[in-house]
Amino acid sequence: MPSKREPRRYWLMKTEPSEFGIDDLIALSNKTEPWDGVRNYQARNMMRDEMKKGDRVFFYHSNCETPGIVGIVRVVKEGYPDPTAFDPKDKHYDPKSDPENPRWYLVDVKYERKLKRTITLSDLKDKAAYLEGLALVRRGNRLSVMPVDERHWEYILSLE
DNA sequence: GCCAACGTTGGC
DNA sequence: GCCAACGTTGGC
Repeated sequence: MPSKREPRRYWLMKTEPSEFGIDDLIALSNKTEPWDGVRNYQARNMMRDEMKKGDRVFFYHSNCETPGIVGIVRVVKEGYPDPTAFDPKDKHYDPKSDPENPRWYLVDVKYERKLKRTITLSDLKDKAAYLEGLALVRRGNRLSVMPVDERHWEYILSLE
């Protein structure tokens, strides 16, 4: 009987290195971080419903000197309610998120590796012809969590 | 620091 | 349900 091949899923997540960059992730003893604080419904839906354990994620540095993909992380815990939404002292507190009916969800990601070099946003824009449909290079895109097609994933890694 | 693009809010 | 006002994102 042919074995059923698990669909491999790929994503990209943005973070500001001045807040939490890849070196901050590496410095953690378990190299694992709950991706809390996301307050966007599209991103929420992906973390809550679609991201699966083992999925791989491009780790993207935004709002910095050289925006780009700096590494790869892996989903190690699937969607669960974002506890920071319930904490009045937290920067991302949302009084409308009820623990009985949570509004915000997150996943945990674990460090896998750094890229040999940063694949910059500028690199990706130069290769736009090969990356048609990639949300990151669509005009005005502001999503902080987005899917990446397998063909785009492979192509981007070939630029490393 | 600027500002375009976008999501959310709230008055009506 | 419309849409103007507002706040945020994020490249430059």
